[in-house]
Formats: sequence, C-alpha cells, structure tokens
Amino acid sequence: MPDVNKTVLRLDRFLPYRLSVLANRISRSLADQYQAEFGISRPQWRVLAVLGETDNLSANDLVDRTAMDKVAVSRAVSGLVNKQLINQSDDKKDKRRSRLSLTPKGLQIYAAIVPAALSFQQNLLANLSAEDIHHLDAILEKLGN
Amino acid sequence: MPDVNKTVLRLDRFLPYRLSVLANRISRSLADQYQAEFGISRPQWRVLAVLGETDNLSANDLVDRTAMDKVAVSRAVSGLVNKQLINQSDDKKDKRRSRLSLTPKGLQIYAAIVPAALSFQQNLLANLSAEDIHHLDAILEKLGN
DNA sequence: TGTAAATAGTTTCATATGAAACTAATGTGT
DNA sequence: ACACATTAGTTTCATATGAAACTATTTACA
Repeated sequence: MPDVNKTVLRLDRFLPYRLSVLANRISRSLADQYQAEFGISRPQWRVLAVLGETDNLSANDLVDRTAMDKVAVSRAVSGLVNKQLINQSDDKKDKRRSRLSLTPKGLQIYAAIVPAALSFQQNLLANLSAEDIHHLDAILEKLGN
Repeated sequence: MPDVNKTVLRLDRFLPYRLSVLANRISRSLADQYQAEFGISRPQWRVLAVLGETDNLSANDLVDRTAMDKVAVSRAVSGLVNKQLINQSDDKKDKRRSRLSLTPKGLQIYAAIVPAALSFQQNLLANLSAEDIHHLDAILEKLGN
C-alpha cells in the first residue's frame, strides 16, 4: 500500500474502502446465486452453513459462529423454520434455549449449496497463485486480530 | 487457503464470509469514529473523500468513484448540502447535472477527517509487514478483476 | 426540426437492519 | 427459599437501503 503516508487520501487506495467494496461485491454476487436458486437470504445461508457443519446448536451458538447479532440470527432461524429447513427442539436443561438442526429438506438444500459455494470460491481464487492464496490467508488472519 | 478443495465447507474458512466479516468490522469501526465526531454517515464520508480529491464533480461522477448506486449518492449529497458541507452549482452545459464542491466548512471537516482516517489505516497496517502490505495490495487488485 | 431513445437525478415504496425494550427462564448471593 | 442480577431469544420501532417508477433534460437520427 504505497501512498499510505501522504496526507492526501485517495479513496480508491484506502484499505477500508477497498475491502468494503470488494467484500460487498463478492458477497452480493454469491447471494444472488443462492437467493435465485433456493430463495435463501444471506443470514439464512450463514445459519445453514454452520448447522451443516455442527448440528444441534442454540441460537446463541449461531451468534458466535456467524458474526451476526442475535436479532439477525433470530430472524434467520424463524425464516428457516418456516421454510422447514431447520427444526427447533427444546433444550431439556434450559427452557430458554432451543437446539437447532437441519431437517432432511434443509440438509438437501445445504448439500446443494455447498458445492456451488465452493466452486464460487474456487473461481475467485483462480486469479491467485498458490503463494497469493497463502499470503491472503495469513493477512486476513492478522487483520482479524 | 487450505481446506478449499474439501467437500465440506467451514464457514470460518470461506473467503466470501471472511472478507465480509472483516470488511464490515473495519468499516463500522471507522464509521463509528467519524459519525461520533462529525455526524457524517458512511455514504457521506465517501462523497466528501472524493470531492476532497477532485472538486466540481457531478453526482454521476460520484457514482463511479464511490461504488455506490445513484440513490445512495443522491441522498448523501442532499444530506451534505443540508449540512452545508458541499454546494451544488448548475452545470451550464447540461441542466440535468449540478457540479458539486466542498464548502469552506466542508473542506474544514474533510481536513479533519483525513488524518484520522489515515491513522486508522496505519493502525490496521501496523499488524502487517512491508511485504504483507505489498501482497495485500496486489491480491486485492487481482480479486477486484 | 420533431420525435423517440437515452441520461441525470429524485422520489416512492417495500424490505432489511439494529438498538433498545421486552418476556421468560436461569443463576447468584444471602 | 427469596429477591436481584444475568442470560436466551423475540418484538418493536426508527432508520437504512435499493429497485423501480418518475421528472426533466439532452442526444440521436429520420
């Protein structure tokens, strides 16, 4: 990032801006795909993705694992329950919680989205060398503190 | 990005997700600052930043340079006009357009935000080596197609 | 020229989002 | 056991956002 120390700021060289534009472009393009094919919103996709990895989580676990606030999780969950892609069962030990898991239908959609998502990612990474990919991984890790 | 070829998808390793979470965290943190200090919204900041670089642009020029849609630009501009940070003068050649530029007050706020923004960016980059920064620049460029 | 298509920018309207308030249940200290 | 504080999750409400429709003007070209 040359130019960084100048007193002038070029927006198109400014890291927060560049990251934001790139991330939004990518996320939106991916979301358009699963939205069109499966009628799934972005928050709903995140919930599906996490429950596909690890079943039987509470809404709060999803908050931790999806980087969304509890309102967003609550809404995503209720949307997915409505679509019958996940189900809520009572937590015996804590009546405030419910345990969430994919229904067979949810699992089916999950199984259909994952390859599309991975191939989308492959497409992105196709522009990068193996070293680039490694660097990117490390840099994202560092920036994530 | 190891794990990329597996059929399973770990959300926290998925590039669109990682980028989105990181970019949003960063943008939000920065926005909290100029929001608190200057009462400026994110779209408004982008408009100020561009007009600070290059004066006398049309709203459409701003669309190109801020990666925002014309509705967002229109609203940001009218907000900034209300705050008297920018002014609109008629374009003689085309009555549909207006030429936008910073007012003295706008320039003053711009001059106050820029160092804060640059130091924010410095803070981010402080976690990275010089090579990292160079790599990041190149990778963002490649991902931006 | 006169008329259709294109462009600049605004407004409308429906949806997304998030902070704060709320409900219900659990945990804590006495 | 009994308040008081905390936590899980939902609802409310005010604001942000964006697609589509709209207005005004300019461009293209018959």
